[in-house]
Amino acid sequence: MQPQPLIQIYNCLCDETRLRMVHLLAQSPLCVCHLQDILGLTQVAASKHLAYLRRHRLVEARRHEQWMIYSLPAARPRELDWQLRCLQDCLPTHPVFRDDLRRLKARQADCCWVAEAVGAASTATQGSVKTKPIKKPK
Amino acid sequence: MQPQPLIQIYNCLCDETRLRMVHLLAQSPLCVCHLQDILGLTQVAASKHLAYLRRHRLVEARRHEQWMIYSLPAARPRELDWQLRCLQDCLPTHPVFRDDLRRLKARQADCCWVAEAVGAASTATQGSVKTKPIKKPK
DNA sequence: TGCGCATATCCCTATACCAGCATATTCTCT
DNA sequence: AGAGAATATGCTGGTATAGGGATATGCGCA
Repeated sequence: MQPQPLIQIYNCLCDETRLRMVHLLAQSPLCVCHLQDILGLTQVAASKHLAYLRRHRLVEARRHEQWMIYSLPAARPRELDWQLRCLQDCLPTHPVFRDDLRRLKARQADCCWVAEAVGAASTATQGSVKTKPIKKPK
Repeated sequence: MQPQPLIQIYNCLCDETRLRMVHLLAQSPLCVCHLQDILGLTQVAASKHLAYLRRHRLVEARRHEQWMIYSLPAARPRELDWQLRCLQDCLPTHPVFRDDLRRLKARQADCCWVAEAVGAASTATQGSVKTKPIKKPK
């Protein structure tokens, strides 16, 4: 959009929940139910924040069967790349984000994408999806 | 504060006025009246946004006679340095910010700090103030 | 076709913040 | 002490957004 891409990005990331979402999506594409699970959100909260991020072009979504898979866009503006590098450098030391990564890795066994991404250390580029996410964990 | 320094920074910079302020202060310390003038703000708007930035530790203020001089803090957290580098890289192409810099340079003649900073290309470290800012330009 | 799951949207309330107006505060100078 | 300049703070109305409950939509399966 017009009002300075950077400002849009800042508006997205100035909310802790959304920051955590982007941080996780920088590791791996994820479906809504996983984000909801890892971040401990209600379905509504997860969906709304993702809609917000999507509306501002920070994430993309594609449907896979009954699941919506969210991921960082393949082609990113320079502004966003700066932020991703910043997150990479600044967040790992903070407990909240460390724990998020721990929980993400714990899903490896349950979910093909997470396994792919975490295991293969692929940097969240959107590989084609091969199998299904876990059933929504309660 | 606690809630993740990065989030604080994002909250500060997600407002265009504050982003422009930080962008200018990255070039040179400035008094309120100069910021007000360059950005075309009311006195109240300038003061409030500066108070917000100050409350969140993105800027420091010191009094010099009757003027308050705002500047970036000498010791900056890594999070803030990332953003300053990002601004440096992403903003100059955008008209709004280019014009701000133009107006800043135009004040060179009128104001010792601007002259110092812009002229000597000192990077907004807080040198000791030697003379006065211009009388508030109308 | 009908059901269940995953996700999105609508409606409502509470909160944060911006902008402007009026007023208070802090200096400096006389 | 008094005046005036520079800056800060209180109050108010308006807007954006978070969060929750209920409901709607899209898709796969029996």
